[in-house]
Amino acid sequence: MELRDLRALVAVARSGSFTAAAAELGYTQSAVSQQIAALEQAVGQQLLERRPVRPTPAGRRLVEHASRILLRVDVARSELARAGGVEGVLRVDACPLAVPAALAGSLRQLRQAQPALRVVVHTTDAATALAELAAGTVDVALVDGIGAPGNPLAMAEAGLFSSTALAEERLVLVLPADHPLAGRKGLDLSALVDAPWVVAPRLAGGPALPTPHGAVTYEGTDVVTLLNLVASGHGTALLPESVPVTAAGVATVPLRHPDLVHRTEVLVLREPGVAAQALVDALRERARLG
Amino acid sequence: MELRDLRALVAVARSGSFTAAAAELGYTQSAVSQQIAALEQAVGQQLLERRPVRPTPAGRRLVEHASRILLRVDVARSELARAGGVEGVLRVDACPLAVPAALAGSLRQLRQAQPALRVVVHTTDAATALAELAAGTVDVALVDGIGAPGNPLAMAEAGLFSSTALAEERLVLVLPADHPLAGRKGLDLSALVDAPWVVAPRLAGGPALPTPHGAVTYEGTDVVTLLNLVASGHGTALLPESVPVTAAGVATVPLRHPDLVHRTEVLVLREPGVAAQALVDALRERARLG
DNA sequence: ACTGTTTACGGAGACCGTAAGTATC
DNA sequence: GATACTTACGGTCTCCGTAAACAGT
Repeated sequence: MELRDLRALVAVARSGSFTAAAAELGYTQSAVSQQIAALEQAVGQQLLERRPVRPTPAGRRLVEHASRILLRVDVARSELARAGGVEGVLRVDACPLAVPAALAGSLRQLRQAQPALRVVVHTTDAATALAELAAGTVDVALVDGIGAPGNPLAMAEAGLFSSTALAEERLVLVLPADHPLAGRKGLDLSALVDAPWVVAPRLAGGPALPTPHGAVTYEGTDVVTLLNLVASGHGTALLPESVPVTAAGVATVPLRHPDLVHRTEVLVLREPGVAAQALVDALRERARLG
Repeated sequence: MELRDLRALVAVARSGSFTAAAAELGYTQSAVSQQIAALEQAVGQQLLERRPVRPTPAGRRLVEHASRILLRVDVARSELARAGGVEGVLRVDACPLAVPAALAGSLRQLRQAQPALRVVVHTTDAATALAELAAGTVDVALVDGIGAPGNPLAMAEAGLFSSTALAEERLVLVLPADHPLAGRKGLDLSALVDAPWVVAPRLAGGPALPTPHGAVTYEGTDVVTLLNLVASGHGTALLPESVPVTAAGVATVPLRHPDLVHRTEVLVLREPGVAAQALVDALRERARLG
């Protein structure tokens, strides 16, 4: 069981194809097939079903571990690689709902202090942001998710990154305007336990709950599209209260649930570069003020 | 950078010797030397200083990551290996201060339910207990440490193990009887910030604070010895209040610090065996009662 | 029939052990 | 000078690619 085999397993499980995984890793299909075979022999059980290619329960388990292992390997490499590197560009990944107005101001403040610094911002989902931060592709990740107040997001391993909380805000339920509960002043989740949901994993950040049954999944990152799905009756959605919800056909009701908030954090590698640290400091400063 | 190399690095860093690491890993010194050389070339910088053998800052960093990576590899292997295994023996690791009276009762209860079950209990330190739990050498680990109330111990990665809190209790400072502060009703840590400490890493569980300057380190697990060290003026110590402190020459003062408690947890692999789960259930039940 | 995974086989190269070399205590 | 790490070198075995066989769709 070596890292190379785990990489192959994860790639195959993600892509659902030996061929695609091989292309991604720079091997031939044959090599990947042999790596998987070796891994299955090493652990003494089948990890993938073929045709269609899909992980077995044991395979899922190992994929879960392997993903975290490989993430940490990337982090280790990035930390060692960036030692002594000079930085003329600051790359930032931000989740769509993790871009508070503070970001713009903090960036302006940062560029005034360091005019020569180039800044590149991308929006992605949290998983991608973590992977890119670990790989060293970006220097700062702004991620969000739903969790308990005061507790860090259970993103990846504790201690992999240095994380700073920027904001915690209440959640609102987004309902079709003609929904019977649309007029309420507040709702508990239990009132909607059997209702259909519109799940937007790339918008919601951390998956707070396992996907409810009968859910519509929206893979995009556009809030308006999500609202349209809600308005047309596909289900209800959950958003932080600061998102301006002004689409026709939807209503919002504050979520009454003491243990669930929307939380935004900024993540950097431990011992980040000076520019990355400066941005974190600026963001933290603004978070304290606002 | 493969797991084999990381194993070599960790073994050399721990033992401080290529020769000892090689013996431990089943290689020749030469092989380990080559593995380290390959690793240093891969990361592009020196990881160990030689004569004496000691990790460089970059090496320390990588050792930290590698330890967690290897721990998770062990966990993954154990989880996959135990699938379908039958268990006639339940092996338990317990830290010295994490053996509440409840353990004895829970074990009795367990053996009444499963008379054929053999139970083996060892006491170790937390790091060893985690490593053995990960390696599958033991089925249950009872660990303790100092942390914030209500929060899980920051032992290893979050989610590596399934953990259940058993107890949280206040801490007491143990002082020499003639210490000027020995008569107080309660003390804050700030009163002792510059005082000498007797640090007992194998008794204290998680290292709450970095080792203070001028500290005496006691590597054993015997409370009486620790108390004797305190009584003879080597410094102060911190213990959970349930430990009976009845040695001559020492005094105890409750610690007034809202964010520090002594916490005991029971850890098992996710999806533990039936016997391990039964013990966890029994312990949790008793914890709820008492 | 075609797409995609497995198996067969051969060559290049990684990896470890033996042994000689070298530096430090 | 002894201990301990490094380097040199050779053999073995792993590992990957090419190519053929095989299995679903």
